[in-house]
Amino acid sequence: MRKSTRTRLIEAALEVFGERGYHHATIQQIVRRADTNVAAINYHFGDKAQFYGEVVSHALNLDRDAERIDFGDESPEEQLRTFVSWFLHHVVGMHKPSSSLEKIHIQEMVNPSPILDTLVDAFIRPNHMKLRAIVVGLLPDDATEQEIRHHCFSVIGQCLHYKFARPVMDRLYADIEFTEDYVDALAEHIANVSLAGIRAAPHQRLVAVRSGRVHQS
Amino acid sequence: MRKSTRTRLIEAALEVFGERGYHHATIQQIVRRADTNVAAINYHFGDKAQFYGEVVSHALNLDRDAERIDFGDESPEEQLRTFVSWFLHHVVGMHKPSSSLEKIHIQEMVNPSPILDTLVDAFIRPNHMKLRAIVVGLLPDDATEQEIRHHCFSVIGQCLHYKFARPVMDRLYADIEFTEDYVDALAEHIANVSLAGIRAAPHQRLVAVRSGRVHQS
DNA sequence: GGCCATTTGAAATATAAATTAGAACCGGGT
DNA sequence: ACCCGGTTCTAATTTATATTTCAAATGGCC
Repeated sequence: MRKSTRTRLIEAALEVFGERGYHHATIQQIVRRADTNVAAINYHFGDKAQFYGEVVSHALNLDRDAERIDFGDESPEEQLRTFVSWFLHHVVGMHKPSSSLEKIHIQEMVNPSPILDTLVDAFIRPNHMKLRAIVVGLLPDDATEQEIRHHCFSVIGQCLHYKFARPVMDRLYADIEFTEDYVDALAEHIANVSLAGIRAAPHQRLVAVRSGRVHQS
Repeated sequence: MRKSTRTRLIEAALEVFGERGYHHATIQQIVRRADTNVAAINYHFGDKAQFYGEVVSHALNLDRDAERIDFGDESPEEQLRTFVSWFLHHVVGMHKPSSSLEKIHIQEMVNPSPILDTLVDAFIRPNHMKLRAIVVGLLPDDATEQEIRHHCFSVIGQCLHYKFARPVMDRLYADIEFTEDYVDALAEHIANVSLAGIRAAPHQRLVAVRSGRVHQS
């Protein structure tokens, strides 16, 4: 049996909002994908803004239920590799049921709507904290708050670049293709760089103080 | 004496297009900032699209004339530090006369317009190649094409993150302030991580082949 | 069959911006 | 002083896109 219109709308909207963001997504696109008509949204949800709210909280629930990323008893290093791979696949993955929340997260970064506050609290911060815990586990105990943050941002920044810079990358290098395997290789690269950076940090601090210049230890 | 309307328009547009991108920038905003009226644009430039073209090529000329980033006889390592600092300041710097091209470059990444091809050829690719040359100088001779690219993207990705993720960062940590000094510190961090990543790469390759796992050398 | 929730298509409304027309302005030249 | 070209201005027009509403139609259920 066919899913209810309401459900189809939410599912379609999840995709469309993820692809185009709140402002650029049009009701037309959503209802076409849900195979119904424009009036349906106003009937079921009032208006576009309320609808978006419902869609996001639906996605948040989905996420709560979904298999949470779980590290078992991996070493911090393995945890970082797992995290990067997970994040990168969600971010650049072209497979449809990739985390809708990741997509919306990215859209909200570029083009924040009032929902961003909710999203940060319910989704982004928890994930950030997960990464942060891993990074803390890898850094020496005397690492500063700033170092911790910056390493987190380095990890995320490297990943997101493959989302944001795609139009430019395609023009710089015509031969890039984001297959599953290639994304795995990317994830490995990013984890390697990040781990090297994290390990190097304290050494550099010591050497820098002595010589005023940074050397590889 | 007051600059010509034409000139004021181009200069105002440089800012506005840099802040909001081609699509979101409105003629209103531009002419208000140039202290003239909407009809001026059509009188001087025909329509918005042609106008944007003129603005971008004006910016490209500006850039050609501007003090090009120059490395003198720095070591590759110093060159990377210089490059990162230069790029990051342009990207997150709030000082007005920061490279308008950087701003437009970023806008075009998020929201490509037909001008992106021109921009890549005349601006982005040259800069990318400059970074690439530095990275090649740092990597061992047998580095693969992919490694080179990925290290470049890691550098740029880390920098751009501080542009794109600002709305989220501000919510995660209320106390971040992008002063000149802080940006310097960020640049140092990014350069450190990148250099560590670049240096670690070949070692990891060797070790990985032997043991199937990556260790710090 | 009649009722209610739902669905529909078409029209109305909003909004927002780009574009244009024509009047006004201004400074230089006669 | 006046005319004239190029320029600037105001106000209207056009274009375009999207959201919202309305009244009619549908279809399952009692």
